[in-house]
Amino acid sequence: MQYLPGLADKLINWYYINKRDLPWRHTSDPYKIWISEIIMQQTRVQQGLPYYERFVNHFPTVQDFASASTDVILRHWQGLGYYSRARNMHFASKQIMEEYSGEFPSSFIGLLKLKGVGRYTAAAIASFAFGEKTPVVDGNVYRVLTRIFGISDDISLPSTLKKIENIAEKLIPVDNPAIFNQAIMEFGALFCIPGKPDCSNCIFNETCFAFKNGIVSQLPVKINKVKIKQRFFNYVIFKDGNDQALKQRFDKDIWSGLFEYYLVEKDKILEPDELKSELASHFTDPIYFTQLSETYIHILTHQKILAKFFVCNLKRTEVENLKLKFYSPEEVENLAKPVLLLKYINK
DNA sequence: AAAACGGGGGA
DNA sequence: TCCCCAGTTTT
Repeated sequence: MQYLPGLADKLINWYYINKRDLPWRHTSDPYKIWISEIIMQQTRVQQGLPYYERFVNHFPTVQDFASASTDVILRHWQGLGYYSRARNMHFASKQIMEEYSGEFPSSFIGLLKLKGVGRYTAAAIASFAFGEKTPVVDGNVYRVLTRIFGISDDISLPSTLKKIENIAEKLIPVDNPAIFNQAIMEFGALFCIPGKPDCSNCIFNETCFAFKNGIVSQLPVKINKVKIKQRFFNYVIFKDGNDQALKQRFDKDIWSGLFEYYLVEKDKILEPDELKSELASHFTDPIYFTQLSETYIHILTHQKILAKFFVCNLKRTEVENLKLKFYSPEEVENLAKPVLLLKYINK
């Protein structure tokens, strides 16, 4: 493997000319950089931007963050997905308060000990906030380096991460690791994009292995074998006046920590009579549905959820036996809920 | 090593 | 539809 001389300089020059103006690029506060990096995991900048603003405004310091409740943090995270990120962040903020006296660990190795901080995020914070020479490898870096160097290993393999990290390690300049890391990611995000990049105008088109060999569109190689499974959620909304009954999810499943209505998950969307039969054993009073929704289709990365909402009037005490709690409309608004429920509620 | 984990936007 | 996004944790 031969390393292109001047690659880092070209990348950095390109970056200074083409970079986006993003708020977390104006700070060296490890706390704010941490917030931005966790939010941006598996998330587009456009989607994450308003969440970043919200979090740094509501929780200006790691102390503020650690003092908040997980439920409040989840409520701010609502709609962003991968909710374990928010739960892990809360855990990590308490690690920082209790084990590091409120100061962020200032090295790659130290940062790795924080919950929710893996190799990418530790390298990002270590370089951006502390100037450590630790190469970041994210989806952008995979794409840029597999193309330039013609690496056709499956990028879902851990061994490939090591390989890419080793290359990046040799490229990253000792005098400017942070800008190099920003630059290579920005280059992947804006220029060396998935699909059809504008290779004829690329600063590396003289040397890029993939371009010279006509395999740009085939790199990086990713074997994805995720099978989408269908699920059927029959939601029962127990109402008492304007109050609604909800319950918090804690399973090893999607939406852990979020609130939802009483869920009857079956292998299909039930007819009202079928759902009544399911519910009958829990109650002594007869069950009536006062309102039925359409069937909602909610797509996740590896699940397709069909959901229908059945509004039901029953005595409060009967419902509370099901470990549901009643909330006023204002309280419901302040609970973190899956987007699927928001779609129904806002209709 | 493989699976699980959300939601959105672009092509 | 399919792809994939400033990835990490759990199994």
